[in-house]
Amino acid sequence: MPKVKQFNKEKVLEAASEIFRQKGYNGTSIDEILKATGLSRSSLYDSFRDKHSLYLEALEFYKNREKQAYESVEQKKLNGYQKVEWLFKEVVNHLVNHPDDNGCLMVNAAAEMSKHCEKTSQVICNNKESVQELFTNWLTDAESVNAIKLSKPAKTYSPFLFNALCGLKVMSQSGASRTELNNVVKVTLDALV
Amino acid sequence: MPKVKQFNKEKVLEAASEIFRQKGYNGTSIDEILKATGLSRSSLYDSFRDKHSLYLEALEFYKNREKQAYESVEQKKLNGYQKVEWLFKEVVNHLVNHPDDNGCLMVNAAAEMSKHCEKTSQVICNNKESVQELFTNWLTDAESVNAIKLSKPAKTYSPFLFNALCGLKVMSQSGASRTELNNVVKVTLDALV
DNA sequence: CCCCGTTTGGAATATCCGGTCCAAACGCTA
DNA sequence: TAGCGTTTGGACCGGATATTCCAAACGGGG
Repeated sequence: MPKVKQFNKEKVLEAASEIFRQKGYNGTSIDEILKATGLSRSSLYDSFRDKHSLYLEALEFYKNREKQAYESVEQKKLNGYQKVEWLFKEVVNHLVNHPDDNGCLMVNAAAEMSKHCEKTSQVICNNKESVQELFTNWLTDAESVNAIKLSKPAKTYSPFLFNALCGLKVMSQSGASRTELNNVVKVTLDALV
Repeated sequence: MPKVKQFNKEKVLEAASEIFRQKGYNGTSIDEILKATGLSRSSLYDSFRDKHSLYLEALEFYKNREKQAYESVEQKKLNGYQKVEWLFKEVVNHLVNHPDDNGCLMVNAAAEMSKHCEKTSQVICNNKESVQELFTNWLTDAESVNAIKLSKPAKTYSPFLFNALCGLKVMSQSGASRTELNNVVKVTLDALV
């Protein structure tokens, strides 16, 4: 075997976050991780210390990838309100187009791990803050171009939007139809204007 | 030992749903269940078949208890809108007063199990339908007494409200403050008037 | 008051889990 | 091309897991 690592850390974290998302932390065995990532047992423990550390790295990876996806809207020529609209429709589309996917790793981790692991809790909290900040910026922009008129400060609405986003991910795990998810988005967006 | 059962099934399911809520299905061992419920190993397997069947019974128990709590508002002399308001404030109060609690068993089950167990999925879906129906009734009543004026049919709003409710339970697992939760409720309720 | 039927404690079991370890495989450097 | 250092496959380990099983404990019916 070579002197240089034979695996790509990005790919490994991608695969790890995927299997943790599907089966949770406690529901995923080391053997399953090895199969999913293609790693050998030695490499996993050598490069990631242990299962729990890998989980945290996978969480961080997932968080960054999601944030990157959310921020990709910045390249589009849209005002803040349209960005919010785009994000929600994107999420709903993804949820209904991948019905076998086990929801969102961030939400699943909040449910399974946040009260039992301080570090997990920090990643989750950090994610919440960062997405809410994105929302606040978008809403502020939307107000400044008169796309919407908020009756309260923009910062009041970002927890509301993040809350709705979390809700959607649970709803789709609870058998909600495309129609119901669309209704949620419609009423949520209407609450801004 | 006696000829008649020495444990109370209600109490057992109460304790079981509590520990499953705290630690999830995969995170809870039989030994922990025995300690939490006070059951002996034999009694558990004799009366509940196995861990998975006990989980399903605990889910069902939790669902009914929650529904009962929600419906307890019917005894108060409130119009439909005030009932929605009461429920949301009650939920937020519970969340902030029990910060060490691991959220909601229904939400946690949706995240951990819904895609891996058809029966779990059914209980969760059933819960969603039943709570949404409650919301629809309350909104219809609120409209009939002119407490609110909805721009769309009442049934459009019940997924929105259920979505917000699920969101709150995830938010509180994500380190949201009382203020943020209150903001969520405020904006959510404002979306109805 | 005795005995049958049920309950129950706990030993036993087979499987699975996360993690360690070592020797073989291999490539870079000199 | 030789050998050193790293990576890696896979055997191995101790402990935990869910479940089974049996004999002892016990109470109600006769």
